[in-house]
Amino acid sequence: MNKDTTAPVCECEEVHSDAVERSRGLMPDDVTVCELADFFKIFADPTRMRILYAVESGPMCVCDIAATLGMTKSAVSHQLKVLRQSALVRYRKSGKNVYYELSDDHVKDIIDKALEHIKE
Amino acid sequence: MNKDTTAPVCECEEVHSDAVERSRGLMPDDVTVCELADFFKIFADPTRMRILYAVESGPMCVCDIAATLGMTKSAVSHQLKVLRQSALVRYRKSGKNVYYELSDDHVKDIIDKALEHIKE
DNA sequence: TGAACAGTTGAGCAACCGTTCAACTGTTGT
DNA sequence: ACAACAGTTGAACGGTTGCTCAACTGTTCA
Repeated sequence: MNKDTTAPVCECEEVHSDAVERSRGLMPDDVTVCELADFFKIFADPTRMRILYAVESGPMCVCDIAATLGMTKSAVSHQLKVLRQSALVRYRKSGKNVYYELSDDHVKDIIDKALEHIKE
Repeated sequence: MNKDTTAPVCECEEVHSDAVERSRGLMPDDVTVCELADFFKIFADPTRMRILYAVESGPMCVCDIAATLGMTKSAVSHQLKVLRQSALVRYRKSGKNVYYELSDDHVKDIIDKALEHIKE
């Protein structure tokens, strides 16, 4: 009856089985948990964080972002791909340039919330 | 005069030097950026996310957390160390057991904010 | 048409990270 | 004192990830 999972489980489960039951009930499904972790993963890199700050104040081309960060266009482009795929930035092509900007203010809200927590 | 950074910089900086200047002005210092990235890194793992959800509803011992997640105590303990070091959880020793819980509601706020963004 | 430049992409490499395993500490009960 | 168990820890491994490099696409301009 306690063999509900295939993973190894320590033997003291019976001690606080009520706590385990309650906790299991409130646990979001695996998909949601992984989506959450993946979402935070995007912010979990200094380069991507700097890019988000760079494009926060208005559209910027890859070249200018690279100049701002003091990094190669390639490195920036790789990270912009991540931000694009997660829809955190949107872009507009104009001649030879591609201008990136934040897709919505929701992103800034989350960063500000974290900043608030860090600065106590 | 443009040799402000030691890192390689692409040559089109002059094209939108005003955008670069403005962007550089709004960029937080390196320490803050890295602190932000490190903070998000804590949430960027499914196991740690599950642990945070597990201890959200009240104090739980390592054994029960492990049972809830279907993982070994060792794996859970390693991740609890990360959460402890970043002060996201606090703990209380009681005999053979160690009870963990969220250190404050701020953590839950940030996760909820992210959840809100994911669920559109 | 071809040079020059913005940007993207894939392979490769080095560093990082999460789990496993085994050994350990410390507490409880006999 | 000793067995049993909760929890921690360090080494080792396998997978992930961010940057570099080189090659590529596409646009502009002469």
